Amino acid sequence: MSIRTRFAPSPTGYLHVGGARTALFSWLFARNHGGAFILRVEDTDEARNTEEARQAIFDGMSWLGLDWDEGPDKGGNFGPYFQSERRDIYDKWFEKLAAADRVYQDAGAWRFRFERKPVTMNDLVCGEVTIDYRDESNTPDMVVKRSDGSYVFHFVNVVDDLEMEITHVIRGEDHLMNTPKHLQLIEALSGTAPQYAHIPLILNPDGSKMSKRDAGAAVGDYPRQGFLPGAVVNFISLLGWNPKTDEEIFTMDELVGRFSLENVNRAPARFDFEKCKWVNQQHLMKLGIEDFAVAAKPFVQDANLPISENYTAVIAAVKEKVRTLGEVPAAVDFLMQDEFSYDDEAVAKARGNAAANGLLVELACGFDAITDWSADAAKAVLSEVAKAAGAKPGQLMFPLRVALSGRGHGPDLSDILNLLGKDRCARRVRRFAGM
RNA sequence: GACCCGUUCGUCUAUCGGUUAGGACUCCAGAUUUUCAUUCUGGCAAGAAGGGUUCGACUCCCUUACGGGUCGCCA
Repeated sequence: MSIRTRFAPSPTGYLHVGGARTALFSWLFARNHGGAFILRVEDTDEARNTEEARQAIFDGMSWLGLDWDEGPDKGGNFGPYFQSERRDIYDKWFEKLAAADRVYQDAGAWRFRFERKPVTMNDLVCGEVTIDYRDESNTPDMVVKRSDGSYVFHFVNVVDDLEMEITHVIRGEDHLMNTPKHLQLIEALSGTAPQYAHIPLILNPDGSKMSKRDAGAAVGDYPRQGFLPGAVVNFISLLGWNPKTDEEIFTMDELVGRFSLENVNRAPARFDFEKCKWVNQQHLMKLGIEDFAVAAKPFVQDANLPISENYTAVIAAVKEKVRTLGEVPAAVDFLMQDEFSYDDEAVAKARGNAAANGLLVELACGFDAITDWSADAAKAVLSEVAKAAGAKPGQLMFPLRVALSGRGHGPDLSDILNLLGKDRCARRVRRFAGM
């Protein structure tokens, strides 16, 4: 029997990291076992569903690389994959419940009559959990069909998992208490229950529940900030799951090969955006220069920086120095245009060396005299100027860096000298000396 | 409130009765780079508390505390 998992979002909001990770674990589990991953849209709440949300969820999954084998835009033998189009199927299954005398009307709605007994589930992550349904106050009969004739989540969710022959339901821990309800429903429907795996929730850094507006919550924000999908997948996979190795950086294929539900934790994890950026940096560093340049281009263009013919060389100078592609424009602006700001702290530090500052004009003149410009030639001049004044070349390095870039951090000084060229270097040193 | 699940460095985690409790992010220091960063090396930092069980407990059991989840004609 081949494995079938599903992700069943309801289109009432954007895709957040918690949902994305649930989808990821389901996807990884299916891929790891050579099974099928199904996408089913649970749009039974007409009042709250929106097309924007549906699109955002699909876009988010596509961006993350979580492709589905069956579902909207894809088809499959168990469609339709929108619950709003499965009305007839639900009516049919509801009849089974009614025929078995397991439902009764209450204020116009239909309630499912629970069997009053202890119900035990064997969760793949949480282990054996028993809920005592003899305690009616804690487990009142639930509504399965509303007074307006529509069906509620519990019913359609169970029916569809049965209909679509889902073998493993991987979902958030917030559904743990729903599982015995679903098990009762499945039993009443004479169905075969899938295996359940409830994964712990993702919390904010302060331990509160992660929700909208929290940093890193919306998957849709990641592409805009310059994260690589593989990096985001890598990072969230490590929240609540561990690969049993000290390695932390993995490609999608490596994650697929290593994933297993046994290694999923039971405790909720907090979201550390700093580490997420670090993981992204690691993935960025694995990119080739060309790929990195292509990936960074939209960000450079959005910042209205001019793309010159030495674009790739400029970008290469900051590769491995940025954590996200979104940081690229601010890192290369001074290499692409003459307008850039000076960092007060860096300037103050550069000015702190009075001797070196006095040599700046001399250095600019030395640059002028170079006929065949190169970083080495420029450094040779810098060395001469410094030595002539009885100073160490190293003392001039930092002021020169600040004069050329306006900041204390940046690419290797040689890269800066090469990329800017003679005229710009001389001009900027003079400008800085006169400031 | 009731019912569930959980609790190892600040954070993500390893350990599945015997370890100097390991790794990573962050932070700090040193080395290297004639410059900042990178890189490298080193360092700071943890078993919620109290009882058991055991020759021996972070690992097993109980209690308490704390955190999270669920108690809808939302999903």
